[in-house]
Amino acid sequence: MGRGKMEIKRIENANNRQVTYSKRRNGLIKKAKEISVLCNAKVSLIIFGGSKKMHEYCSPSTKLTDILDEYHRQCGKRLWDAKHEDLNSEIDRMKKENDNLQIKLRHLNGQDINSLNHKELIVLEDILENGLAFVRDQKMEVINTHRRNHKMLEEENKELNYYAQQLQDYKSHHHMPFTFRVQPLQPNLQERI
Amino acid sequence: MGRGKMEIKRIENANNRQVTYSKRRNGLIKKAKEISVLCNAKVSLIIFGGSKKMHEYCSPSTKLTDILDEYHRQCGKRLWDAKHEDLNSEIDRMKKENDNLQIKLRHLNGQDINSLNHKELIVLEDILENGLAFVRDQKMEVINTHRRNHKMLEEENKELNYYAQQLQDYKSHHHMPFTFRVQPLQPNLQERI
DNA sequence: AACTATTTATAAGA
DNA sequence: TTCTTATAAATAGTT
Repeated sequence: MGRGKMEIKRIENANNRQVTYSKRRNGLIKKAKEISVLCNAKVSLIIFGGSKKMHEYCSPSTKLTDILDEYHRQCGKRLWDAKHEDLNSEIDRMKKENDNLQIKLRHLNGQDINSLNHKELIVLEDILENGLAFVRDQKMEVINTHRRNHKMLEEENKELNYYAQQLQDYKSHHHMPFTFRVQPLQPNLQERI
Repeated sequence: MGRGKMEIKRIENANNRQVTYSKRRNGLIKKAKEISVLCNAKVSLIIFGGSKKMHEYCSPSTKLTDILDEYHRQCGKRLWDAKHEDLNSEIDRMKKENDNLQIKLRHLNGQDINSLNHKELIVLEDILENGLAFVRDQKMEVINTHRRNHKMLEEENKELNYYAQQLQDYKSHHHMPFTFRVQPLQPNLQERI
């Protein structure tokens, strides 16, 4: 396009080549912009000329990484390093494990158990009964511990009351240069359960 | 270019857009080829249109990875770091979720419940009782279904035996040109639970 | 998918 | 580089 037909082959004159490169690069980027606007296309264009300086175009509101992700998905060609792959497979692995746990959890909650057979239901029942036994034991444990604490506090309280009484008695027979109060211990036990 | 000046803005008519996309995509790829040949340039061009099908051009004897490596070197934009960052945070998120599920699961199994308080134990107990009720219901359901099947098979069996007997009777009074056996149905019901 | 009137891109020259 | 311009190429609308 221009003055005379051009053959598409390497331009040997370095100067001409550079000029043509510069012009055509601009043209290419312009066209890339146009198609992305006109047709709502996602375009990534990266160009290196002889000067090694890079030029780039990427359609607006698109990230090169997104385009490369999509590229990866469609071609399956390996573009990124092993680390990236590892992270992806790690995520897949965890997702699977997560799903598994979710299913187990739902089963233990009695959900989605229609498809289970008799044997599986018995296993599930055993687990639940076993868990329930442990939980009830622990509940008793907590209650007993609490009872013990309560008892200890009561005894402590009794003792303190005794000292308080003694002090009172002492005060009623002697002159005291100052006064102080003994506050018997009375925590709200209910809160501590 | 064509019949009338075009404004560079999104083509609203989906059909026209697709046609224009197709034409311009070819044009763009052709120009990319030309610049890479004429000017000895390295070009990577990736295009996605509305159909999500990808088209690509990469200058000959060049690999996309090489171009991206060079891109990396020149822009300094850490193309993958952001991606890695995302993947890592995704992994962290899943790990947390996973741990949570594991803990819940262990609690439902009656493990690691020493640190739970009375209220939490009651909630846990409720869940277990509820789950157990569902599982037991389902177990009964399975057993009942099985009983029904069993009964049906028994009746079928009775019927078949009746026919077999009739056949026997018939055979004892008439000449039969050939013999055949009637095998009464007797499945192993235990297996079907 | 082919045609064609126009617009656009650009090679060469200044 | 940039501008100019003759010409090749691309392509929008049509068939």
